[in-house]
Amino acid sequence: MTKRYWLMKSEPEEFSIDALAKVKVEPWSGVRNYQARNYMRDGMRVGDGILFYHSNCPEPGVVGLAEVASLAHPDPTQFDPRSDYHDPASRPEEPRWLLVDVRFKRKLARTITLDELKAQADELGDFALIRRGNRLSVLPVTRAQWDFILALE
DNA sequence: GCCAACGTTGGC
DNA sequence: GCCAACGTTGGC
Repeated sequence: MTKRYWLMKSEPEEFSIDALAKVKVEPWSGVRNYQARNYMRDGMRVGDGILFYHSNCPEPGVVGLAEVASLAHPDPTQFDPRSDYHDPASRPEEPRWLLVDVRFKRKLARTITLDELKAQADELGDFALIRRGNRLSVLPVTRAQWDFILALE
């Protein structure tokens, strides 16, 4: 089966690439967007490549590599009333939100910044990350984009 | 099913 | 902290 590639955003103040390096595997809780959920549920398979992206920070960009470590399964935080991600409308017998486990691979030698990626828009082709107004936190990356971005490292 | 109001994301 | 973009909610 062909390996697929993804980009996943995280705010470094919430959960950084260094935090992932420390714990090794992290359940990617808190995704509350249907399109992002559908990518995890319908698209992701164990072993797929992940570009780890820092958002909402001084230098937004790709900072590391990870891989999909599990198929999608229910996100327990949706049922936890004390969690920021609690969703009272979701029922355990029919969970609305899913997550995958994400395994650390390596940190990049440097940050491939959003600015750089925007500057290379022609070479990257259609890429959800640099589309105007993009807010998706989980998005697909083509093999060509993956190779191109890593060649910038 | 439309759409105004509202909430969130995320770059700057 | 501002605000553009966009998703969701809920009244009608």
